[in-house]
Amino acid sequence: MGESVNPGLRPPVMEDVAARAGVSHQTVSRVINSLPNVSEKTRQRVEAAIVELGYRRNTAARQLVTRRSETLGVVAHSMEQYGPSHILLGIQEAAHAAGYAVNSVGQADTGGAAIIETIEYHLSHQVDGLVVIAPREAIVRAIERLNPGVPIVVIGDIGSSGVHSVGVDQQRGGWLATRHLIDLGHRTIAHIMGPTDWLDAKARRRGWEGALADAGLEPGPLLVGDWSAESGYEAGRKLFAGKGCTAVFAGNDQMSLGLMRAAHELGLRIPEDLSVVGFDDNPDSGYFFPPLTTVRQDFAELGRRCVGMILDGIAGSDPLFSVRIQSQLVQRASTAPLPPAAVTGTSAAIEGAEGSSR
Amino acid sequence: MGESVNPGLRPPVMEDVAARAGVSHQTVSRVINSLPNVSEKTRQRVEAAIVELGYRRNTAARQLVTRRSETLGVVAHSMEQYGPSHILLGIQEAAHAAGYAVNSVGQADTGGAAIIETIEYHLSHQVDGLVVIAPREAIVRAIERLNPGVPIVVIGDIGSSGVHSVGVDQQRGGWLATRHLIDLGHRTIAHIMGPTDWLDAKARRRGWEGALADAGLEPGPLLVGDWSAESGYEAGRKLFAGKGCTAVFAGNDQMSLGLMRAAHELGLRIPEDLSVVGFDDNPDSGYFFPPLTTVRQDFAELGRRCVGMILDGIAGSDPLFSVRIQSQLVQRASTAPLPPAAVTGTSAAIEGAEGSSR
DNA sequence: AGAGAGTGTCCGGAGGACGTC
DNA sequence: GGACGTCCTCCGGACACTCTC
Repeated sequence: MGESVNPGLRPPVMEDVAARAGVSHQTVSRVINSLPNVSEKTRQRVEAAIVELGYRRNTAARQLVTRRSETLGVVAHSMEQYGPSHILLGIQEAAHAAGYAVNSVGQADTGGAAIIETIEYHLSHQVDGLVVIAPREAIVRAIERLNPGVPIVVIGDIGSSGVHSVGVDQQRGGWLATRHLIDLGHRTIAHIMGPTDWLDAKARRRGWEGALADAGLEPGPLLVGDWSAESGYEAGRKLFAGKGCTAVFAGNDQMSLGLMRAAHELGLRIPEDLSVVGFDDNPDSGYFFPPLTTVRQDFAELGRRCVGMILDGIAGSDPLFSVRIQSQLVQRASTAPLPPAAVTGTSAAIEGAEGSSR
Repeated sequence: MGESVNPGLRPPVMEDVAARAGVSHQTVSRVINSLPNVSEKTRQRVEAAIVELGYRRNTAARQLVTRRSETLGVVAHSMEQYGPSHILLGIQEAAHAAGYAVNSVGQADTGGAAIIETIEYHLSHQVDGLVVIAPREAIVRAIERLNPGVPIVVIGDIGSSGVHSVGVDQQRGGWLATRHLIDLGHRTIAHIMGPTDWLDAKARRRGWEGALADAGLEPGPLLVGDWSAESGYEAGRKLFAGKGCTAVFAGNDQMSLGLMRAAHELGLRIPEDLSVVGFDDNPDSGYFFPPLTTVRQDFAELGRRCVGMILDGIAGSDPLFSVRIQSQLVQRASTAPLPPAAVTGTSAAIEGAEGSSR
C-alpha cells in the first residue's frame, strides 16, 4: 500500500530509532516512557527520530518484560442484546477513565466451551483483569474451576458463589415491576421470562413470584421467550388466547413490544384493558405505542463498580465479593389502574376476586 | 482467591512444564504446536504436565518471535447503535470462521483523535489486520495519512478514496426506500437524516434526493436527527406542524419509531394518512405500530467481505479496493398507496380508528 | 545410513538494575 | 548527581545439532 516510510520489510524497532538519534536504545525507552534523566535536547532528537521512522513500540516485547498489558479483557456474549452491549459500553468508559484499554472478544456461539476458550484467550494474552459478561449458569460454574491468575469479575446477579460479581439487582427489579402492577389493583399478572438459562431471566422471574407471594397472590401465567420482540409477540398470542390476565410483566422491553403488538391485533387496548411493564428502559421504549413502563438499569454505574473491583484486585486488596446495583421503575403510559368495574371487559370475568384477597 | 495450583508468584512457563515432564522446553513447544517428531508417550506426559501446572502459553513471547498475532483489530465506535454493533457481530463471525480472534476496542468519545489513538493501540499490539468502523469523514481522512503496515479496511460506503472499504450501498438503499414511496403515489416525501457527519447518513440522504430527482419531484422537507427515537419524535413534531407531507423516509428504524409516535399523538394514522419507511430492519421493527417498512442490510455478508479483504491483504495479494453490498427493501405495514382523492390535508379524523393493519 | 526423537543455543524487542562518565 | 550506556532478563520458537535404533 504505497508510500511506506519504511520500505524495508521489518518495522523499525527501538534500536533503529536509537541509531538515528545517536543514542542507546535505553535512552529511547526513557523518552517513550517519560522517565527523568534525559536532557531536553536528546529527548527532542529521539522524538524526531520516532516520527521520521514511524516507530511504534512493540507491545509484545513490552508485555513480556513488564508482565502487564494495561488492558482489561472482556468476554462479550449476546452482544446483540441491549443489556450486554450497554454493559460493555459502561465498562469501556470506566476502564478508559482509569487508563486501561479494553479488549473485548465476543462470539455468537452460545456454548459454555466457547466462553471458556475466550477466557483462555484473554489469559494467555496477559490481560491485567477480566470481565465476563455471560449471565449463564454453566459459565459461572466453569469459572469457579479456573485458575486465572488475574482478577476476574462476572457481570450478573449471581447469588453467593466463589466468583466475584457485579450485577443489577434483577430480582428486586422484577419485584418492583410486579409490585407496581399489584398496586394498580391487578390480581392476575402474567410474566414472560427470558431464556431459562439466563441468570437475569431467572432473577427477574423470582422477583415477580416474590412480589405476588408478598401480596398473597397466586402466580399468573408464565411464558418463556428469547428476549426478542418476536418471542414476545408469540407469547402474547398464546397468553391472550387463554383466560384473561389484566397485566403482564415482560422480561425485557423488546418482548413487551411484541406483546403489545399481539394485544393490538386482538383489539386489547393498552393500558385500558391490559397493563404492561418491561425491563431495561432502552431508549426506544419511551416511544413505543404506548410508551412503556419499565425498569431502568444503571449500566454506567455497573461498569464503574466492575472496573473498580478489578483495579482493587490488581492492587492486591481483596475486593468485595459481590456487588448489587439497584434498579428503578420508570412509569410511563403502558400501565394503568384496574378500573374497579372493568373486570367485565375481557374474559377476565372469571376472576371475581374483588374482595377476596387482602 | 484461594486454591492456586501454582502458589509461586510467577505463572508457570514452558521450562516448568518441560522439567515436570522430563523433557526440554523445545519438546513442549512441539507438543503445543502439534508438530511431528514427538512420540506418543512423550506427548502425553507433556500434556499431563500442562494440565497439572495450569500452564498457558505466553502470547507476548510468542508474538515477539512469530511476528503474528492471529488476531484482527476492530476499532469500534458508536456501538450503541444498531448498525455498528451488528457489523461487529458480522466481522466476529467471519473472523472466527477464518481462525482469527477479534479484538475490538471501542470508545464513546466521538472525536477523530480518539479513533486514531485506538488504531495506534491496535497497531502497536501487532494485530494482523485492522477494521475501522467509523463512518465519519474525518476518520477516513486520518487513515489515509497512516502507515499501518498491515491491511486496514474501513467499514462504510465511502466513495473513491485511498482507503480500502466495505460498505452497504446506503445510497441505493435510500433510493429504494424513496422510490417505493414514489411508486405508491406520494409526491411530497420528507426525509429525516442521521447526524450530518456520518457518511451513512449522507449517503442515504443522497439516495432520497436521487430518487426524487429521477422522478422529477422536488425534495420534500429535510430534517436532521441523531439516530435516536427521541430525535425522530422531535423531527415529527416539527414536520407535522408544517404543511403536510404524505410520506417520510427516516434515516433509521429508531427515528421512524419516534416519528410514528409523534404522528399518533397528532391523530395521524399510519399508513392511511402517512407512510413511513425506515432503514436497518432491526428485529424490532416488524413489531412496531404499525410494522415498519424498511431497508435491510446484510451485516453477515458485510463481515465476510471485510474479513475476506483483510485476509487477502495478509496473504499479500492486493485486495479489491472497495466493495459495496446491496441492501433490500422490506415491505411491511407502514406504507400504503396514496388514495387518489385523499390529498385533502392531514386531518382525516373521521373514520373508525380500528386499523388492525397487516 | 537414515529416519525419528529429542536437545542446545540463539534470537526477537523492550525494560530494569546497575555502572560509568 | 544528572545523563547516559551495558548487561541481563522476560518466554517461546527457529534452527542446527546429537543421539538412538
